[in-house]
Amino acid sequence: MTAALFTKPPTAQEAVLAEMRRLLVTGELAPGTPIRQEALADRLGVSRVPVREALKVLEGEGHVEYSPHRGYVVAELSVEDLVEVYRLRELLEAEAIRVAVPKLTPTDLEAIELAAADVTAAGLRADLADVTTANRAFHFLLFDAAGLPRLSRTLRQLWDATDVYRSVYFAAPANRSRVNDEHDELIAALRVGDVRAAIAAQAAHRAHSVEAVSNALTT
Amino acid sequence: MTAALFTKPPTAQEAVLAEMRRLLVTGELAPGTPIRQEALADRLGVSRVPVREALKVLEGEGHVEYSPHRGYVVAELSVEDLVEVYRLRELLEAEAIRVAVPKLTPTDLEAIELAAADVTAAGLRADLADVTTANRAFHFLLFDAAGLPRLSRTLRQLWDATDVYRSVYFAAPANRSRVNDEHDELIAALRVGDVRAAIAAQAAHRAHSVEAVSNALTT
DNA sequence: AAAGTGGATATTGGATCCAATTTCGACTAG
DNA sequence: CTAGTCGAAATTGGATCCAATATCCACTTT
Repeated sequence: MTAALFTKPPTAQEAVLAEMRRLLVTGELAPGTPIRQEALADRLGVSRVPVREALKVLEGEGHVEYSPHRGYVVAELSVEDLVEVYRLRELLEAEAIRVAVPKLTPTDLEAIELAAADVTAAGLRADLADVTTANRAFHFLLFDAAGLPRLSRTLRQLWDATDVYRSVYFAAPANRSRVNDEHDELIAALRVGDVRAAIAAQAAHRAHSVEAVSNALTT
Repeated sequence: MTAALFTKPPTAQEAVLAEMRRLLVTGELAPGTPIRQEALADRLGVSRVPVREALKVLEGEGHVEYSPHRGYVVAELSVEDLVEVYRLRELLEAEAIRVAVPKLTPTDLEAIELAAADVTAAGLRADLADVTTANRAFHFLLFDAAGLPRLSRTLRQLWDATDVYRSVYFAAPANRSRVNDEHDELIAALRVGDVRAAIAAQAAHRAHSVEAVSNALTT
């Protein structure tokens, strides 16, 4: 029995999926553009088969839209969509926090604080990709602590849907520093087990980002 | 230009998907059983390719679980899962009703009443499949009236997840008649635009079915 | 007998090839 | 000049074939 020493060579449709996600959040695959399967396959050095399977996954997540015999196009995200996603997050994240907070162990809290530090560190390095992944890890440590897999899954879908815009949000240094303060506030509430304060902190956190992003969208 | 006169011959991976959904809700593909792609493909008279694409969709919806190089197995649904699904439905259906009720037009209401009549009719014929589809149509006429596509989509996923058990629920004639009463109560609330009453009716509706189904699961 | 090892078999992953459909442009008719 | 039609090219859908991995079983070793 050998331990997993190196990053396992994944099953390659996963590689395609990961790369396509990157293309989507960086905007290299811009909303509205049709996806040419063969071109994409060539670019990634694989055949069309794994590309098509990855597209089916992305379709399920709402990142691309599909019409039979017409193919896939990158989904557009309107301001209304954005607002809707954030409203659904409001409802579901509140539930996650209600359930999770009473269950939080000191170990959980420690992990969450470490994750917050990661966000800060990535922010100081101005590494946008790292900030977004660290930020996501931070929040989902809390959400997952609720122990409700279906809820976590749904929240992940909602976060995924607006990932494109989170990088935009974190591009502004002011936003990066504000996020740190908001994380600290949330952590303070978690430490004392104050559900209401935690929900409020998370709500304020969301409100700021949805405001910033929808401004960016409308202008 | 010819009008679409007959049910268009769909793109065949859709056919596979539809048939697999049927196999899942009827239990012919029972929870926990591994899915042999080739056997399934032979049975459906197609190659493995469309089967694999359909499986990716079902994986995204949580109906099957996937491990690289190990394949797909039909997902198990525990009582905890069931309770979680219903809790999420509670949160999201309440929101759908809050938004939809003030927007309901007389036309909407008429359609909803017709759908309720369909449920009753199918119930009298004791046609389980028709009852479940009519029941679903009834509820989603209301949910969709909210005009929130992402919410509708998420609710559909949650309903899909427990579709297996809804047929079980409707198998009992007592449940079928109770459902009709509950639908009438909901409609009465919709008619007078009473959001609170509508939410309450929907909640009672859910509570009865989750109770019946979880009893069936534990015994 | 228990545990580990090697290899045959079954199953999934991916590539290539062919069929079906759509798209787009040239051409014709009005 | 516009509308319509036909057909070639592009694109997706599906089938078949080969490769990679996992599973299972006989066999060896202690």
